[in-house]
Amino acid sequence: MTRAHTPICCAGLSDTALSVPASESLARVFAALADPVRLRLLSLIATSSGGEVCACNLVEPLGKSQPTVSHHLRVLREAGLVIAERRGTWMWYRTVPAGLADLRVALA
Amino acid sequence: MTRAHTPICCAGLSDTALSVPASESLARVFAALADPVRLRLLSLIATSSGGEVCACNLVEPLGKSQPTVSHHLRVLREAGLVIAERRGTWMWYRTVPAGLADLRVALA
DNA sequence: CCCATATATCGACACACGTCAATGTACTGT
DNA sequence: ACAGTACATTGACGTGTGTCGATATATGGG
Repeated sequence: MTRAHTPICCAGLSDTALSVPASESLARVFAALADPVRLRLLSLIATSSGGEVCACNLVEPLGKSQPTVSHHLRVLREAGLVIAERRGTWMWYRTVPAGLADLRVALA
Repeated sequence: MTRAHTPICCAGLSDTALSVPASESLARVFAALADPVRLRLLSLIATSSGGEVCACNLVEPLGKSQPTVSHHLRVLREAGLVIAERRGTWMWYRTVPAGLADLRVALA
């Protein structure tokens, strides 16, 4: 449609645009980053000395309840941005460099 | 809290983590990308020949109503990812390279 | 075994978000 | 002026999401 009677508009659209499935999976990852608490969480994990943090150290600096922090960590995990490892009673989290790298590529 | 009787946990947190205000503004931009329709919209604009697209060319390929597309374009505009320019009856959209560049930097 | 601690899950609530039909606004040509 | 087109805004609806309290599931110690 559109195809107005004065066709000044209607320029060329490339066919190399993002596919629908690709846009949906990309959007899921960006949605994981679309929350200030999760961004601070990711930042705390990424900048920690040793590259990994115990979850018990993440509750207090965020100022959120323990279930809320656990929920956000789950979202980051399911987005492939962090991974968790049990070590005794504690859960240690570290970032997944490839996850963030894929996003940087998508933004080009 | 936490400071358990067996202090195996509690590693060092860096103080270079993201501030609360910074996380909030960053999250707003990522939220603009956290939608498949907006990602395809941005992709259509970015990959168009000439670097700019008339809004009339964006409604049909997205398969959404005109008000919905207009709404998404507004979100992208307010996030600083695209800018619009009136040219007669039509609105021409193009991406803001610095906006995407800032995100790539934040993901490092 | 039982208890304490660490983390995850559940249920519920308020709020934000994507979508569309209807309407409004801006511009063009006749 | 008028009619038609392009785009934006409004209002409403359903759905998703962040948050917390309460509860469940580990894990380790005595």
